[in-house]
Formats: sequence, C-alpha cells, structure tokens
Amino acid sequence: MKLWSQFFIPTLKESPADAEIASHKLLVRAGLVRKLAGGLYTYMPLGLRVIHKLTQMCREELDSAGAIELWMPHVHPVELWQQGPRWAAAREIMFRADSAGDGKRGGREPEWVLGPTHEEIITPLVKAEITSYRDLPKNFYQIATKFRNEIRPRYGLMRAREFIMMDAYSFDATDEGATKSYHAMKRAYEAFFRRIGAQSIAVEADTGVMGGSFSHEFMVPAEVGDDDVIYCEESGYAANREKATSAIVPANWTDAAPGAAVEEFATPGVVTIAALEAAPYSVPGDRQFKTLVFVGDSKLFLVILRGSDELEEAKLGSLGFTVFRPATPEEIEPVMGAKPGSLGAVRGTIKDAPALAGVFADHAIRLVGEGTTGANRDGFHLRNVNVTRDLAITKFGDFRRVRPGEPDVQSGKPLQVRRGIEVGHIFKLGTKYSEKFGAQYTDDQKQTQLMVMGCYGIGISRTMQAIIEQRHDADGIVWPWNSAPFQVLICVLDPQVPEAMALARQLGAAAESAGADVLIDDRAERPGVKFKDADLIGIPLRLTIGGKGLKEGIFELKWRTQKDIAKVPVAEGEARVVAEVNSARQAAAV
RNA sequence: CGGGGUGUAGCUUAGCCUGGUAGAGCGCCUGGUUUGGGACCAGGAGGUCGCAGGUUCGAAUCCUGUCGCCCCGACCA
Repeated sequence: MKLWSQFFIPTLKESPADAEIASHKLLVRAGLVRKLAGGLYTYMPLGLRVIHKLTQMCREELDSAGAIELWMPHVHPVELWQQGPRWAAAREIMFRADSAGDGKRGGREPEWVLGPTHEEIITPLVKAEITSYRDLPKNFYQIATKFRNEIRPRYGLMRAREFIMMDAYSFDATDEGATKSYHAMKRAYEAFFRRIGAQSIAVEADTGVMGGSFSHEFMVPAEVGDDDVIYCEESGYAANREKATSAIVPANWTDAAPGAAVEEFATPGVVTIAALEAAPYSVPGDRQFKTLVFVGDSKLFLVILRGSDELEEAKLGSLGFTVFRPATPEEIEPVMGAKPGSLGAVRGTIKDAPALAGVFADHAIRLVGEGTTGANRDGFHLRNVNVTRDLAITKFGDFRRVRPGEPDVQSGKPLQVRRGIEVGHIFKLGTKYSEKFGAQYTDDQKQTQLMVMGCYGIGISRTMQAIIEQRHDADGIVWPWNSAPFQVLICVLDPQVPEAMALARQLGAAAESAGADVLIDDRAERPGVKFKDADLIGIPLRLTIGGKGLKEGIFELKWRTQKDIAKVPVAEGEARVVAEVNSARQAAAV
C-alpha cells in the first residue's frame, strides 16, 4: 500500500511540446517517464512499476516454457562482433564505449561496444560450456537494457536508443528440436501478450539481417505503428508486408501461348512505366514487364516484375546474396547495353548476359502473358514478348509487394491491411551463428554436430507504450488489470478526517489481501484535481471516500472502463472490494 | 544522411515579419476564502530569450555558424 503524498507521480495538465502521439503524451503526462535526450528516458517510479509488472509476467511465462534466466554484460569486446556474421550490417547502429579519460592513462583503449542484442555473446558462451547432446536443448534468456544508436528515435519509448528488452536464445541438437523450441516460445509469447492485456497478433515476418529460416513478429494493432500487417480474417493468415503473399496468380493459370513474333518499336524519351502507359503507346502497366537491376555480392542480377507491381526489396533476401543494392546507371549500361528505362530480359538482347548472376522473375509476370518490355537499346521497346518463349528467366519467385484486396492464398477472400507496432519477434536461426562461433556438440553416435539456434525478443518498454496506445481515452490511460502500476486507487477526498483515512487503510488492506496493489490518494488537493489525476494515470479500480458519503455510511466504487458509480455501504466494504478484486483477477487470468 | 520545422521561466506559449524596458497561463512560495470533476482573491520568487560570432548607437527580433529537439523520408534486429 502506497500513499500518493509519499510517492512521486508528477502529472502534467498539458502535453509536452515534443510529443506527437497519444501514448507518448500520456507516458509523460501521467508521470511514467521523463526524457533525458532523444530516445533516452528515465522510468519514473510509476512507470518502473509497470515495467516490473511486465518483466515479472514475461519471466513467469518463459520459465514455464522451460527457458532459463541469466544476465550477460552489456559492454562487449568488439572482437566478438567482428567474428560474428553481421558486423558489417550491425555496426552502424552500435554505440562504441571507451574511456572518457583525457588519454593520460597512455596506450590505446581497447575497443568496446554496447550490446544491441546478444547472439555474439551467448553463442561463444554455450560453445564453451556445452559439448554433449545430453545438455541440449537449452534456452537462455535475460531481461535487460539494449543499446541501439537509432538513426531516428521517435515517439517516446517506441523507438529508443536505450530500451528494455527480453532476449532469449535456444540451442537444440536437431533442426526438428529447434522447430519445437520455436513453437514453444511462440506459445509463451502468446500467453504473455494475452496476460498483460494487449491485443496482439503473430504475423509471418521477414528474417532481415538476423538471417535464419523463419520468423514471426508479434504486432499490437495501432495506427501509429511502423509496420503494415496484411491479413485475412477468414483464414487467419497474417504477415508483415515485407513477407506477405497473395493468390494473385490463380492455381489453375495457364500461360499464354506464343503469338505474334517479337517486334521492336521506337519509344524516344520513354523511360518509365507511366510514359509507356500514356498515348501514343497506351500500353497498360499490367501489360508491361519491369526490369530492375541489382548488385548482389558484386555481380549484377535482374528482377522482372509486372509493370504495375512494386518490388518488395526484402523478398530479394531469399536469393541468398549476403549483401545487395540497386545498381547504378554506370554499372548497368556496359552489361545491359542500354540505360535504365529501356531495359529488358528478352533472350539475345542483353549485351553481356554471362555477366549476370541471374534473372529472377516474379510469378505475377505470368499474368502478363505477352507484353512489352525494354529492348536494351536506348529509345526502343519490344512488343509481343511472351513469358515462356522470350524471357531468359533463371528462376521464378515471389518478389512483388502485395496490395490489399488481392485474394488470400487459403481462403481466396480479399486481403486487408492495418498498421501495427512490433512488440516481439521470434526467429528460427538455424546454424548461422553456431557455424561462425563453432558451437558444436557430440551426438550419441560420437559425431560432432552444429547446434541449431533460435532467438527471441520482446521489447518490454515499447510494449508498455503499445498498451497505452491501445488502451486510452480522452481522459487518460486505461490500464489492463495485470499491467497496471496499481490495481486499486483509493481517493480520499478529506484526508484530514481520521475516519476517512482509517477506512481507506482498511479497504486497502482488504484489496491487498485479495492480491491487488493499492495506492491511496491522500493529497490535500481538491476533489477535481484528484479525479482528473485518477483518470489520467488510469488505475483500473477506484474507490472514493468522501466526508459526505461517510456520513451516509457509504463509499463509491468505480471502474476506469465504466461510467457508472456504485455506492457501497461501509459495512459491506471489505467483502465487496475483495469480491471485485477477485473477479477482476479471474477475468485477467489466462 | 536528405527535406521541413523549432529552440523565450519547471511546463504550455506570446513577442520575431517591421530592432528600442521580455509578457501571459499553468505550476511553485506566503496569506486568506473555498472544497465531489484540473477553484478564487491578494502578494511573491523564477528568464544572460539554446550557444558562439557578426551587423547596429542599440539584437529575443536581422545575418553567419554551431548544438539540441520535433516531423517526413531513407534506415531499422
């Protein structure tokens, strides 16, 4: 039981000027956080209580899924990162940590970095400690601070330079075992997000720089989120836009039979899909082939899309290049024989075809059947280009960005899109890190094998803000029971009246005995101030004790989520409060 | 890193265009009246106008540089 007057909850009437979105404003107004600098926040006492609630529930769910908690350093020797598989990609967002001294200690400082995540630390540790299949599988986790020098921190805790994250790492003897561990974690995540009272959905996701074979993101639906989720209510399909696919090419689709011969025609100055759509050419975008040139591991490769489609660059990750980027016009011309805008992949028209690492075509170009594309000769295009007859395609794949309204693969119903905040991510990593760091074990046949890894993250501090974004109204935060900093707020309107405070303590003790955390507002403030603050900080259950009610022998009971106020006779007070707390706890239990 | 914006008291801000005593509301302190949805009255404290340089008799205001912050983009484990 805490007394407000002896705690510290600095609430604000006005929103800070630098906050843009509701949850960020409320975090500050309700006294949960204060900013030190961009992306760096102090967790104030009330905010820290929420963090503790979330970490405790996270810990419990992971423990019951068999994960084991440990704690790793956050200052890392840079050598470990240089040894790892993603130094080149990760170093840009990593903070360097060296001495702030004036150099008088002499010699060069060793290089240290602050940990953005811990694959590079846990894998060598497990390599050193585990050598037998008998010690596998193992899943280690920690709940700790992470450091990422984000290019653009924003929206308060949503994207911060320093944040609190649960990160877990599983090590299995076999690929099947790793898949099992992955699904166990997925279930633990689902239990966690249900329990904290956040509506979240697991969506298929791209593995990005992490690498690995498959991945799910956990998204809290919110307009201010950074990610687009493509989903189908009918089938339950949900995927990040980077990963999403649709049934735009029907399963029974037959490719167009070759028709008229390929014919070159002059298109002076036409270098865009749109220009070719316009008169006098009037070739619709979905009758054109779009040819994009990339550099993958220092060789050029082509990507062919429908003219009306957009490339989803993340999907090129499936091609297996370690790094890739769009090619420059200077790189393109010597190989293709033309500048961008007149490019195509018709057999025999590419100047130096052997120089290409491949021609990768999106499935949807089959819908074009026979269409128009660049002639690899500046100012000319080719028509009557048949997909099967004329294009020099190495491999078909899924490279286009899905659009809402396209049919879902399973149900055929139109796909929908909504924004979401990514609060968790799970990856089946495979052996990418165990190979690099030599994390091996001996199996029961005396054979040396690589461990198969998974890694898992939950942004705890971001989750706190995501809950607020999802659960607030015009007056303030509306905390779910389990995540609330306190579950019960007792507003004592006349704290100078001894009977009022005595009743507050009595009801508070009853609520505590039933398992609630209790805050008593004993400040010498006017009632209006107390009610406004109560709504702002959003404690689920409010008990109001006033001098007038006390004379009638009643106090008031109100839920933050409801408008109506119940008058409860003091004599029945303890029993009623216990009953309310119990039913709330049951409703919030998973 | 590119584009846009912004920096004035603990917070929200006016003043800047057109240079001439730095103003308000909230909050804070003292006293009084109030007391069920952010009270009222009186008095008071708090600002080298982000920082540095320049122009000028004179700069919060104009110019240059610099730093911080916010938004959009790029990026994003």
